Amino acid sequence: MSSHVKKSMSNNSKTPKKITSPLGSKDKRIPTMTDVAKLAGVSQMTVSRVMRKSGYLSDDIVSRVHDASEQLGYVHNRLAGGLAGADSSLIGVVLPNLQNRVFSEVLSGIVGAASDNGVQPVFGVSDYSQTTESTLALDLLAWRPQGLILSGIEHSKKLRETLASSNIRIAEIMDTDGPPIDTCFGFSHRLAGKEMAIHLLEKGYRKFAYVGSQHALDLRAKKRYKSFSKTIQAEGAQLVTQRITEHPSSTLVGRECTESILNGDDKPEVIYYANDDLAAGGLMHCLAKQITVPEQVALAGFNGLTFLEALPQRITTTRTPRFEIGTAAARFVTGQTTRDSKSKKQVFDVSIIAGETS
Amino acid sequence: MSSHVKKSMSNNSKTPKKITSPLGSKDKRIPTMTDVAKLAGVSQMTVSRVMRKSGYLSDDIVSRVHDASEQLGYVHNRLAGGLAGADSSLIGVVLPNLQNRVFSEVLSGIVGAASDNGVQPVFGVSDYSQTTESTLALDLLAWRPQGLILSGIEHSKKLRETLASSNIRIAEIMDTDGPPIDTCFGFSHRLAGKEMAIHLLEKGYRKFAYVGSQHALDLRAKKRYKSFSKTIQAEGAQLVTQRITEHPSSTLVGRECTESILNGDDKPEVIYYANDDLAAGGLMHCLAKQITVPEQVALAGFNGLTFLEALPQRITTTRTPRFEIGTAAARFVTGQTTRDSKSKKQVFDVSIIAGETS
DNA sequence: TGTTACTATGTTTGCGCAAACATACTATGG
DNA sequence: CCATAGTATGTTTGCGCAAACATAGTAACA
Repeated sequence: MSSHVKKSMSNNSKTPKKITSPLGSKDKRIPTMTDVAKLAGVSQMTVSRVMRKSGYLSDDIVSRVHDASEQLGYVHNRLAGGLAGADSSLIGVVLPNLQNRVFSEVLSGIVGAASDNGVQPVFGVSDYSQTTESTLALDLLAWRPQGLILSGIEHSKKLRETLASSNIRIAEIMDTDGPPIDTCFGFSHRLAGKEMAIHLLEKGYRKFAYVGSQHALDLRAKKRYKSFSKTIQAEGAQLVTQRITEHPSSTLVGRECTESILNGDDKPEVIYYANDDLAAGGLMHCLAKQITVPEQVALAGFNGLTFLEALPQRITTTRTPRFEIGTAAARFVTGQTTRDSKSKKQVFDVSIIAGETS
Repeated sequence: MSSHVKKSMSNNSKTPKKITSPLGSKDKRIPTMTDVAKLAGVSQMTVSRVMRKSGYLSDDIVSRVHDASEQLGYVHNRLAGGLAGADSSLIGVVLPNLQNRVFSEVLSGIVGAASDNGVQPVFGVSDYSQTTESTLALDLLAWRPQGLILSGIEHSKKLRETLASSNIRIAEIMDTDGPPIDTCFGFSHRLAGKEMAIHLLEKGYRKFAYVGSQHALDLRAKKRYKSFSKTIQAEGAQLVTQRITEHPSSTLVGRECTESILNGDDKPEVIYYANDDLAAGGLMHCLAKQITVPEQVALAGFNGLTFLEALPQRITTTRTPRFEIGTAAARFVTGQTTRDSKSKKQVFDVSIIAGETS
């Protein structure tokens, strides 16, 4: 009839709350602003002001409070502060993945911009699952963050609705192909796919192959793929073969898919990879098998990751501003930049890097 | 005479708090547990129990509360919960860097283990600065986290002292060469450097070179370097040359340093790199310049990053369990595992991967 | 049938802080 | 010399929740 859940144990304090010596002994009470205030001979409110550097403060008071605080080992309690005040100085961040360099660079940008503003990110990883993303994002809301950063513009209905009516700033990043909840920061993957198609068509290639991974999950790669193949077909060229695995992308997967394609019957003139990791794997395969690039087969990746610079040949790819997108999104949700009244989309430039593999 | 700081503006509520309709309209009051309780016809405390799945609850009540909560768009306020209760269900994480794959893998492990436990990580990046680390970690304490995860065992004196007397769990990760504040999870870099030295000595190499980066900051790389060079010297071999840049490590830097060494006078038989990125750069240089590896020069890296698997030659390296360390540390600070009364060090195995480059 | 143990709820209270609103003091100018 | 603006502090109050402590109903058993 009823759910049973473990009862929480009662605590074991022997004496009902007793103010003990400030430091050193165990079982000590954690000092509060009031303790600091008493020691410094000021009011609790003054301590609060000193901690937050807000309002008018004489130098004398400031140093007295700092001394007292130091002496007691006082640590500001932001939970209480957030409850009493309005702001929590937290932002929520949900990314699909961290293994992928792209997202750790984005996160780098976010963390950098946030900490410039004294704001800390609380963090979740969705593993490309909309359900997980939704759960995480909703959980993060419980911390009353100033804002939330999500990846992509596809989210569960419930999440979209909750966030839309939440009053906090929402930044959706890495994609602008669709309507954002609040403001999105990124670029058009459709355009990026199309541009690479045009670039390769202009080079004279007509027989294409595609290598991708996690297509069911990585909707942005899928968008590039679709507009890429549409564009080449519109020009009378064709996708002779493709390999799309459900594994997470990696150099190794790229290498294996490339080998499979080049051992197959439908030999392409050029392979378009969903990202640079896969493309680098392709190049490694060609190097190992003495296949000359781009003469025997040309290669193109996506993202412009810096490790490409060290490869024996520069891979043709699309440069994307990942760090900058992270920075802009964090600035936005922390209120360092204002909401653009005209546009809900902040579109960043992407550009083809014409490398030596095409 | 005195510090002036901008006064905060007063708010602009026209009517003194008025309960408006639950959803849809702007300027609405954010619903609280009491609102949910009224709608569900129960007490606030019962709502609290439902939210936290704690205590005894009848199925009827649970669904009524859920319905009411849904209807109002209620979002649990963890700030208040953390203040009233004991636990904050947050952990603090400070890492030196995110660009480095090593730390994003560690973070992956942390995030995974933490979210298994319903705990969210709050996050900071120290950029390898002890001062920044200290500031960040102390700031994170303001959120009353269950625990804190830091990198390495070298920290500012103040941070060590504060944390030691803080009662919360502290995990120091990636290094066990020294006394931890609480418990450390990692491996001995001294041993790792020594083992690679022995491995290479056994292969017969006698003339060594070293390539490193950010030596002043990356104390763990420095430890490997020191014990590596000590070990080879003890065997009568020598470090004929080295390149240590202050740049962050990257494949490109590795490539450049390798070129510089191989163009120099003191030609080594083998180059030991501070990490795999640098080593991969070295291999790239050799590939590009048709230098045969390991005949003309042997190479060894550190970490065992997965992207090595796709390179034309498997690089000799030391495999380190980064993800596992992150997982173990997160489990520890979230209380999923207990503090080991015997040992303050959880030492993980590292193992030499004998590749094709040595 | 009463006693006990369990199950399921409610009531009171205070966590630590910052907003809002005083208050008091100091310079400045007419 | 007083009004005024600016500067520097203090007092009261309540944010939203969960611990602690009731209380009341129900089942189990002698």
